[in-house]
Amino acid sequence: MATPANSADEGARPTLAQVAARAGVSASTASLAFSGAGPVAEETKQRVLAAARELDYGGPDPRARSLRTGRSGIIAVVMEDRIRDAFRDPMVVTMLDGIADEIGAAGYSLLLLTDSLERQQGGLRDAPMDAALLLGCSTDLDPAVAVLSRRQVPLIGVEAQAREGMHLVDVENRAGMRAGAQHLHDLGHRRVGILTLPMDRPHTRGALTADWETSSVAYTGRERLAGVRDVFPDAPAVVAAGSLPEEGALAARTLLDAHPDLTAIVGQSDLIALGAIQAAEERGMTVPRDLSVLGFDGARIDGLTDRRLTTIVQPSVEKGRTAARMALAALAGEPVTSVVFPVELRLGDTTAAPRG
Amino acid sequence: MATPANSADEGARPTLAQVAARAGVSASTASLAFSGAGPVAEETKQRVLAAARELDYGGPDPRARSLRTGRSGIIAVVMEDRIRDAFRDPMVVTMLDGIADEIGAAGYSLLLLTDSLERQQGGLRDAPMDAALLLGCSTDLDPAVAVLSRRQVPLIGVEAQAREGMHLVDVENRAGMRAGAQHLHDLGHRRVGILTLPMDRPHTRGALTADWETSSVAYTGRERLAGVRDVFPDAPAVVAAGSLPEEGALAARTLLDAHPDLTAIVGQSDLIALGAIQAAEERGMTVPRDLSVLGFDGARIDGLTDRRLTTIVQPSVEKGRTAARMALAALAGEPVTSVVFPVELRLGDTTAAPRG
DNA sequence: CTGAAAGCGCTTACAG
DNA sequence: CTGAAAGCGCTTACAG
Repeated sequence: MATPANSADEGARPTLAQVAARAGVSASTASLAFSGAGPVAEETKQRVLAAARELDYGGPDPRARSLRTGRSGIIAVVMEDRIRDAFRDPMVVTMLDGIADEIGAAGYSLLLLTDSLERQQGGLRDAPMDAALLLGCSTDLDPAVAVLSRRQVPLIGVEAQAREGMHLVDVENRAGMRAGAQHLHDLGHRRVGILTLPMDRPHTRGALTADWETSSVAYTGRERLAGVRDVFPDAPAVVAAGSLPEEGALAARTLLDAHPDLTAIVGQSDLIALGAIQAAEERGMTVPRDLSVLGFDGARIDGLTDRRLTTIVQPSVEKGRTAARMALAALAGEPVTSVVFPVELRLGDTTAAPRG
Repeated sequence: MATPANSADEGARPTLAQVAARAGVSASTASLAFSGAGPVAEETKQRVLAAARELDYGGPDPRARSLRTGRSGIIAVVMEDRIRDAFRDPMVVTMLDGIADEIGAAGYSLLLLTDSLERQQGGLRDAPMDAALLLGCSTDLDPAVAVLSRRQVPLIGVEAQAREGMHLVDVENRAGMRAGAQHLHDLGHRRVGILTLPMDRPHTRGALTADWETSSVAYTGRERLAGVRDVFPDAPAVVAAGSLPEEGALAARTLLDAHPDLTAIVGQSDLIALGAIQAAEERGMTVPRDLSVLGFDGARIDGLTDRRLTTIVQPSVEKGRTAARMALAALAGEPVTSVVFPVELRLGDTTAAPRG
């Protein structure tokens, strides 16, 4: 006993037991004083808190608590992409904001994960979590879903293929795109091209072939594609490598090179559509006079452009909030119902009747 | 025993002990088979893995492991702002990307936290974490630092006031801004205004008074301010409510209304500077002919503008990587040294000699 | 209102 | 190479 009896060893975190001992109460009582989960005399409670202060005790260790209670207080958000790419998508960011809001209010914290399983340790396989939200547009969630279901983590998929045991938050991707395409058709367009979201995991760029289309497991991209195809069955499509303006521009160049006679382009996201506008203007076309451009998302893209994009508006914050609430409900043992959010065509200044 | 002996109870996660029993080995051996932390005969290992598959065992429970090992595998990133606002800042996003890369490679996951301590439970106080990175520009980290030090979590501050027990990653905010201001001075500017980052927690907008300046604890903003003041001691400043173009524009309007004779504006971030350009153009000024504008960050702001902003470039990804590596080093018990990154003036097309 | 006891599911010395 | 034992730091019935 070289150290004074009334001070914790240097560097060693004090424990609840030490606090209890110092306060002259049992561990159970000390625990109750912190959690408030049971009746403790106010005076006793103050004694415990004082002892904690004296020992510089930072509160019950979350690791021990979580083993005991079976809860970690963590909800994971699983994304496909590199964080950097994901965060450049306003839809992801607003959704995340809705999620953080909702789970934060419930006392949970947000763990950011990618669905990569390459590494042996860490990530999906090992991170503590009480529930997981699998986020949008992922091209192949199956391995991640397998790992997490085995861990018995409640799963909420946002815009994901339906899967056994996974609750879903979806938006009317197909119907929304159909409405947008119909709007173009009503304006008189007949030669319409499509710029799609990534269709495979490596995010390959290029013209979408029939084979590629059939083999793709990219949920959102396929749904939105189907919506356009409901109106323009043979519309040519080029795949963008991401929901980014520069990718949209790249894909639009490919599309316009191959199909210079297009009078309208449908982008599967607003950022992609924005890139298409850039590409069109580069080659001297005026939007919407020479080319109509339609987006999807209704993103708030301040500073990006002064155009009002004609687009399909989806409630991204609400999507995030709902996904989070579904996770919380699942954790509370309440029944969880999958949800499909409606979308809405919003007319801007980027679509018009074709020339001539 | 109503359930078959060879199946786990419905809904109950199997444990390592059950797997071990089924494989006919001890729990210790089964643990080793999963962790690889000790020698296990290949055949034994396969038997354990087979048993795990049969019981649909998802691997050792992270909660128990983390109590036992004292590690949670989680590194927290603490931000001041709402997630939504933080993510709109390219500096935050790129830094986060560097952080995620580095800690992911080391098998750690990233927990996103705000430094709010309003709620009684959850967040900083209760979330499991092995280390925490406190992220930039925060106006008042003290309460968060207090809570986390008591928990004995190793702390890395990025652009934060030096504090007992916290390692620091900083950039040459003051020297960088001084160089930028000197550049303006060399061009002949004498009437220069400043648009600052938030100076208090509520993110109050408005002209920066001497009192306000003195009482502010916003580290980054104060440093950058000092840099400009080194060259232009009396430059008037207006505080923006965030590092966003619209906030920059708002602040610039206030600044230009009060000081219509300014020939140059220094924004404390690129996004703020961008807003200043917008505001200037709104009132018919041409940049840089009628007004020079200088930024800070060297952010990649694709799509936002086709201007090449004159700015102070800082290595944001590297900042994130370094902060992450420092956390990992601290966890490994290695010595940690604080770092200050140099910055560099990059000339663009938004600064020029004043007219006349 | 308080305390004694059990146990959450692992991993890690240690002995063999 | 394998097993028996201890214990990480809590919380929660339960008894008083």
